[in-house]
Amino acid sequence: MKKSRQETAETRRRVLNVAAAEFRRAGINAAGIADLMATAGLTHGGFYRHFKSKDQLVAESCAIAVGSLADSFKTALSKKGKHGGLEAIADDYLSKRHRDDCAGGCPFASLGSELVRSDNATREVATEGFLKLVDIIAEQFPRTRPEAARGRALVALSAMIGAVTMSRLVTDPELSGAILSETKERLAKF
Amino acid sequence: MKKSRQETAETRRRVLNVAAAEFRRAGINAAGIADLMATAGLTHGGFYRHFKSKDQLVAESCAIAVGSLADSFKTALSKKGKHGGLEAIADDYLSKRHRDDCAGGCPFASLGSELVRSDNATREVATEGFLKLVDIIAEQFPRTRPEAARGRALVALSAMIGAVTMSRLVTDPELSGAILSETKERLAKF
DNA sequence: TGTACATCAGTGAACGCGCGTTCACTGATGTAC
DNA sequence: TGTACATCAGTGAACGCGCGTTCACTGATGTAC
Repeated sequence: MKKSRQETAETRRRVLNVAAAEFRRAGINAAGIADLMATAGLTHGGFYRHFKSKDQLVAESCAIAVGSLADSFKTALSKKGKHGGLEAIADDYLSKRHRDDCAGGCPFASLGSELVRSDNATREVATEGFLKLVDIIAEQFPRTRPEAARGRALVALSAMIGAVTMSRLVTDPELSGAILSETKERLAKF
Repeated sequence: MKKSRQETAETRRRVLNVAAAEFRRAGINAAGIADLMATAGLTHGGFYRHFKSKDQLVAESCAIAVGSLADSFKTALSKKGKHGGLEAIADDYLSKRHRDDCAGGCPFASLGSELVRSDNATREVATEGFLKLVDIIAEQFPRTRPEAARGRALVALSAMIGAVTMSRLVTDPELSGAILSETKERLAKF
């Protein structure tokens, strides 16, 4: 049952996208290879034709997830009206829609403490992705010296990550919303 | 080999403290019952004399961890010189010592994304703990209306949690330090 | 262009392993008289 | 205070289960002539 090169590439892409979503939804540990492959419409045995280990899949799907987050930052920026750029990004990132959509959202918010314990390759991919996002945010402070803008971007991004994580953790919906809205308000004064 | 009530209570406390540290160090999933019990000087079978499940242990040890974090906030406040209260707390929380001490530090920073997926009892314990910390921070804004102070405290705490998480995740030591120091600096302007 | 053969994507059974949990048992502790 | 008995903290083997990974196999695809 060998597949054509094109089909093979499509399969790999499909597995990666499933993994990127399932890891963020259920957590890295809880998302098993067999489950992921089944969701992708395959049996588990074929997994190792595409990836040499689960760790490699984690690293690559982390890159995918950060990439689509960077895209959503850019989309938010393209739609911004009179707001500053950071406000446009924060409106999106700190929304209830993002809070309620682990699978499609920021991997740092949904997997932060699991990524800390991942292998070096994954953490390096994550670091690169984090810096890419920091750069996008830093560009939104055009009247600030570059180093200072980067510093502010570091703070803004990690604050947003912490806010979404905590808004998902707390059981009180009102508190959850307040964490998001207060952070949004504070970032507007940045 | 029944033990006296006092010994029993001490055993329970010992297991709880081991768990509170090991969960934060290795992650909830990776810290197994048998390992925890061995570290506490016992075999795994006796675990269920003290706790009805691993989930219950997670919830109780989360309370322990948050409690000791609240204590460290108070200790920092008692030592503050001319700084504001938030600065004293942030100096401690955003230190490299805290970053490098998962096992003895903030459970939200070390377990955030795992706690999001924990059972309701654990998330409720975590929520209560979060609010306790928020209250301590809110008291450091005496010239601010109570609701506004609470809002600022929500933002400050979740920003610190995000900062420590990200400072542990990134592979570049310089970047890691910058996340901590920039967040500290920004909170000083709160 | 047609044929023979090597390649390899995907299948599904099997592997070893560690997990949370259960259980029969032991023997010191606590209790009832 | 002393004795007989119930309790139960802790032991260690065993349970079922799901995990990541391996492997022999299948058969369509890609390649060499």
